[in-house]
Amino acid sequence: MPPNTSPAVVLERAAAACTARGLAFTPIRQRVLQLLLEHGKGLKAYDLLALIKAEQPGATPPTVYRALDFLTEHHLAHKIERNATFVACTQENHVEPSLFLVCPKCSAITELQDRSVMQALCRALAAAGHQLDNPEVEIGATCPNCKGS
Amino acid sequence: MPPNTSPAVVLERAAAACTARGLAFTPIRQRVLQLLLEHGKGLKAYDLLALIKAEQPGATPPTVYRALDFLTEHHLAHKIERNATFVACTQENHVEPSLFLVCPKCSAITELQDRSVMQALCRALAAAGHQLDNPEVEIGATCPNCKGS
DNA sequence: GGCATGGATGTAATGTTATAACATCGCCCT
DNA sequence: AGGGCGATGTTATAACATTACATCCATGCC
Ligand SMILES: [Zn+2]
Ligand SMILES: [Zn+2]
Ligand SMILES: [Zn+2]
Ligand SMILES: [Zn+2]
Repeated sequence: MPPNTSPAVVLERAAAACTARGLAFTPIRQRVLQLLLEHGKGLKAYDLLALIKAEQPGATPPTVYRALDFLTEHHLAHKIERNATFVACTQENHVEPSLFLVCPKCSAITELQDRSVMQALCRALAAAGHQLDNPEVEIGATCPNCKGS
Repeated sequence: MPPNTSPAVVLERAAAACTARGLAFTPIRQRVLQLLLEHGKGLKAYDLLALIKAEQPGATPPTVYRALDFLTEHHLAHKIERNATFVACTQENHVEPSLFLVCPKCSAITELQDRSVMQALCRALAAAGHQLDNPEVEIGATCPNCKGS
């Protein structure tokens, strides 16, 4: 895992990925991803909206939800369901299933890929007659910073 | 696992558990759990509210949210975050972490306990410096019924 | 050029999910 | 009787998300 990849680099990669796939990486989408990256911790849609509004007073909920739809659809960002926040994807090229560790104390989010967990998971699912579908799994897990307290 | 334990039995067990723990299993709480059990598939808070309202016209959102808070707090029901539904707990005595398999097609929910998955999970978390906190893990997984389609 | 096409955005309204705040009731205890 | 306290009633509002339709603009085709 690249430790602390800078926002600028991730943005570059995202732009490249969009070009490669024939997707329009428009200013709004870019800006939303950038805000997510700069923030680091995951943002609520309406916080994002407030930030966008500061630069673009006409922005409304659809403005930001559309950008978020685009980003999540193409795995450039992810939605954390349990607290309705959005976070930039930290994987170089997100195709495999990810675990999202969500700290209940500080809401920090860590994206993690772990083969052995996914294997165990798939085995258990198969035993129950199910089949893994959504590659995004949220886990409540206290982060290193909050572990002591 | 008890196959298809009847609502009545689960209600009995819930009542007993509350008595044992000195908790008030009031009519509203009972009724909400019963509705969840009868429905089987998980209900939205406002659907539940509509059902309650039919018998008790004065019911309002807090009426049902309070009952749900109680039930989830004491593990008699669970909230499925990804689609904001609530489901009755199917475990005889829910203390260990559970996996919740949520079918993306039909929204059916299966509660599953699996030691090996949880072990793999805890190991991966520990390696990342985290610590499992929330014992409830949602997984998107196509259910046996929907697997063919 | 004229003009259909389709994706992206603007705009207004609304739908859905959840909580805050405060009043009241009923029960247990003294 | 009076106090404490958990449960409930009641009103309002906060927070999260979508629908629906108008407009714009780049692209490709006649
Ligand atoms: Zn990712
Ligand atoms: Zn933390
Ligand atoms: Zn359970
Ligand atoms: Zn299904």
